[in-house]
Amino acid sequence: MDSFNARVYRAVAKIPEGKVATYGLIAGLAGSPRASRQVGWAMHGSPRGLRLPCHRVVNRTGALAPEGVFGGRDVQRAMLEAEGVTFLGDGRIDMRKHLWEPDVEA
DNA sequence: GGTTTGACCCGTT
DNA sequence: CAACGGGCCAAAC
Repeated sequence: MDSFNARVYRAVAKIPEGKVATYGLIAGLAGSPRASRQVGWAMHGSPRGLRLPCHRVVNRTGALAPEGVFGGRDVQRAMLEAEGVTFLGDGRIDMRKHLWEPDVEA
């Protein structure tokens, strides 16, 4: 699996609990920081067998994906809160604290 | 092999 | 401060 989306799956799977990564960040780990759109598309077409923490992947503003993807924004928010992620009053993630920083990633 | 799309990002109006 | 458009990249049709 040398496909770009394959690397996206692996990068997303590396996201530790209690943290969140932006599409742009995942795209960067995949090899193309500008292919942020591809990241989201890759997850939508990702194999159901894999349990990718797609709920930990959010856009740059910290806003969650549109409804209908996870079954509702509230669902995704609940999953993140259950992992220890804090949210702002606007319904956005506190990127300041939970933005994943891949420094010495394996 | 060309066209369309897509869970985005950034700048401008 | 909110809305609109253009740009990028990679996969599906």
